[in-house]
Amino acid sequence: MTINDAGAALHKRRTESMTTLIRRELERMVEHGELSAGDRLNENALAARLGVSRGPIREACRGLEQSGLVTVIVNRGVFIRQLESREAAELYEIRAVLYALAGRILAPIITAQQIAELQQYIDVMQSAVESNDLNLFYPNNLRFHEEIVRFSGNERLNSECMALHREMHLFRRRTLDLPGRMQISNDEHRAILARLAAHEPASASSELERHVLTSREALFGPVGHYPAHES
Amino acid sequence: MTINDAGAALHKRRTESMTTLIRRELERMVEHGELSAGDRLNENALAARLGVSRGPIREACRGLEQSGLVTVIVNRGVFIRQLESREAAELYEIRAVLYALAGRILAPIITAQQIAELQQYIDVMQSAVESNDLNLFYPNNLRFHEEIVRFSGNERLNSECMALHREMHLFRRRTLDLPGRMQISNDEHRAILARLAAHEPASASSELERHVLTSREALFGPVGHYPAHES
DNA sequence: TTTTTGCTGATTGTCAACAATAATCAGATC
DNA sequence: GATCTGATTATTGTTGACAATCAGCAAAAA
Repeated sequence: MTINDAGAALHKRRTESMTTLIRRELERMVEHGELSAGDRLNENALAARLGVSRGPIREACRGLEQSGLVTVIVNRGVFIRQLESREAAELYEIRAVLYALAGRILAPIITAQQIAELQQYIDVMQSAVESNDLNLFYPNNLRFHEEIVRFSGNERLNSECMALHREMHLFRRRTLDLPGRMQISNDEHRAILARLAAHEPASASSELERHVLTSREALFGPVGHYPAHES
Repeated sequence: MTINDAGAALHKRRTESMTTLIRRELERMVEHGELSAGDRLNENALAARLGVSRGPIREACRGLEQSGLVTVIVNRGVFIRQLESREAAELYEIRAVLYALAGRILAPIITAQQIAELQQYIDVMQSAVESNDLNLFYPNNLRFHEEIVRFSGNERLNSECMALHREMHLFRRRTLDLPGRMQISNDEHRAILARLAAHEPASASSELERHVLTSREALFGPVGHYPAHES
């Protein structure tokens, strides 16, 4: 055993808890559709599957509860949360103003390099539109939005938007599925980028807000209007 | 034992977990200043004090971690989170647009009764200003804002604003402490209510946003400007 | 005196066992 | 067959024990 080997072995301490690793894995599974709204998380089964005890599973689930990804019902179990239409409608409204804020902060300070990067996403999305490839469009759409928020420099806004996005996975209906929706969406991306590149905070802000609200309106109607509670 | 007594005894089942009760108690302690930023939560001491085992304490802390109220450092413990200036500045920006959204939704639909209720808070705050009583001003200030968001009808916006408010307790500096600040704040409350009562969504929205951002600017400067990271 | 090393105790992370609760199943009754 | 009742099983909530890690302190070395 060399000195480097000894160093590696000595450093094999707990740098992340099982709880954290499990929480992240469950988040990933929600994002990737391996867990769907309404699914039940069985502590015993998960513990057996991951080769750990139930304690860290429970701890991870209490974290996910506060993230809004699961619903914990006492004595009955943990369920992947089902986002009702009303909740989704409310979330869209919040997302709209948060993205608008990102645009408002970014527009005065956006760099030529950032503009070029965002343009690349738009170009990829355009080819996805032309080949009708939602699997190509979707990740680039997401990255386009994420980059705008990241460029704004408000880190909390970034994490908030990502959490809201993760939560939107719990809602069943999607607007990009609608016919022609990808093209409309990408046209809107172009308008957003044009306003950002022109360093116009107010119009960049309102283009971004409108972009999100267009989706909301397609599903639920105008701001302030909430679908009835589902049974 | 009468039939009512038997019913009560039979219903003495677990309707809320210790985990939930503990989490709420810790949240209350943060809100009431009984726990301050940087304080360490000792699992054993808390468990002894509350007469429970460490398991539910740990679970509660994992929830609070995701709420942003505590920082969990592996193998070292749980600390009430310290909100740095930069983080607070970012939070103010987000709060501003969320309150603005509430105003925009509420202005077209606000009722005379709601207006009267909000006016009552303003009146109480005015007497608090005149007797220089921050302890009277502060809760009414909070309720004024909470009511606006609640009246908007967007429940998620309501819970989001409350969570952000709770998180602001982790930041040490306050603007209402500044001389003359209460009077300025209440003047702004009046302007907000006037715009809401006039059913003007755009100006109600911008009065609310400005109200929050005035505090931010007093502490950190204009939107998009972030204080340097503290050591 | 200052710095380094080693030990001890405190605390955290995980595990397995027990108690409580809800869901499911089987049998009885209508 | 449909409904009700009681028993059983599965699962969740909590507890206490053990292992791992870190912080603090005392002693040794420079």
